[in-house]
Amino acid sequence: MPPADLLLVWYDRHRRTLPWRGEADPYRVWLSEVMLQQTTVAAVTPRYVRFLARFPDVAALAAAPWEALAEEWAGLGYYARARNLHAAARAVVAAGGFPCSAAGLAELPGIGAYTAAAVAAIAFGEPVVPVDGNVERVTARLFAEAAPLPGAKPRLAALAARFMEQPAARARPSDFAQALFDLGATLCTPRRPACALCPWSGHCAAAAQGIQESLPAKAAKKLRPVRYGVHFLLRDTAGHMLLRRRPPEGLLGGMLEVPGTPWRDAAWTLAEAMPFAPAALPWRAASGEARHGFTHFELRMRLMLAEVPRLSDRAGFEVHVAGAAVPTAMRRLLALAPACPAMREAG
DNA sequence: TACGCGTGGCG
DNA sequence: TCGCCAAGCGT
Repeated sequence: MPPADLLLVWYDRHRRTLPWRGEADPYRVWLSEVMLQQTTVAAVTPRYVRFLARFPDVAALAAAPWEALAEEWAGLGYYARARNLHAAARAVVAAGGFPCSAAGLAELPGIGAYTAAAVAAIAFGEPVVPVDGNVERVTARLFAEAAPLPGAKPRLAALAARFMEQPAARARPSDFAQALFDLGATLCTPRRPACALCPWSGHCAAAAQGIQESLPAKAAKKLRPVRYGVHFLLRDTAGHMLLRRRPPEGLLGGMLEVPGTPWRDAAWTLAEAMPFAPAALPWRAASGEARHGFTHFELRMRLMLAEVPRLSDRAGFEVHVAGAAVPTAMRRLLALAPACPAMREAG
């Protein structure tokens, strides 16, 4: 078992400065952990700061309408996180505060085993080891665990949990967790790990065998199918556009989109797509195609354009200004449109 | 267990 | 250009 104190000494010298680092407020720790789920530090940092300025505490978040949260989360991806964040904030306010144990935290929506352990360790000092991708990689290498992910997850979690058997780790659960994150992020990286700088290199079975770059092993991935859609952008001379809100669950759930066809495996002919237009108008095709890669398929969208003098509200649609907060897939689609009519006249 | 669920950066 | 990857969760 690698000594916890070696890692903590390294951490005390090399810890990164991050907006949420050193924070023990459970709201802020929770928010940072949710934002960081499958999302890079670089992407999260500005969004975390902006989010806190808008929703400074759990009461503010709980009181906010969904539309405000959707706007704030637009572009960050995995929108179920935002929906669960909202529901959890309301549960926390109703309960009078955050649960202060990993077990209690794990009952909140959007908080799984990892996030529960991370918040419990960082905000409440509970002696638990949060096991994320970093910790899995570090652990797989330390013990030269050859079994591929995701099957090896339980085994790696059990190995990682044993770090907490050491008094040095139990004395500083928050720092120990974040030290593991930093080790995985800066030295024990997926490619070309910097073993020469690693405080645990002398205790690493993979380094001893020279197999660190091939661990952790991963199961083969499936290929991503292509899907197609045609969308209809209706604008007015004031620069407004007609959007609609997607159903509350599923892909891009609760987020704004440009109206259009469903996304299917075969490309659409214009005649097939036209019944999905929000109005009978002289639609013209924008040039080009927007591509966007989702986790499990690649989307190729074409854009049709039409203008009316003035957009008004109607059932099932919403009028928004140009520049409205939309998911990235929609932002790329909208980029196919030339400048709005009013801008054209002005320019 | 395996899949659905976003996005941006990097080699 | 493209596959891989990032502080996962819910079903």
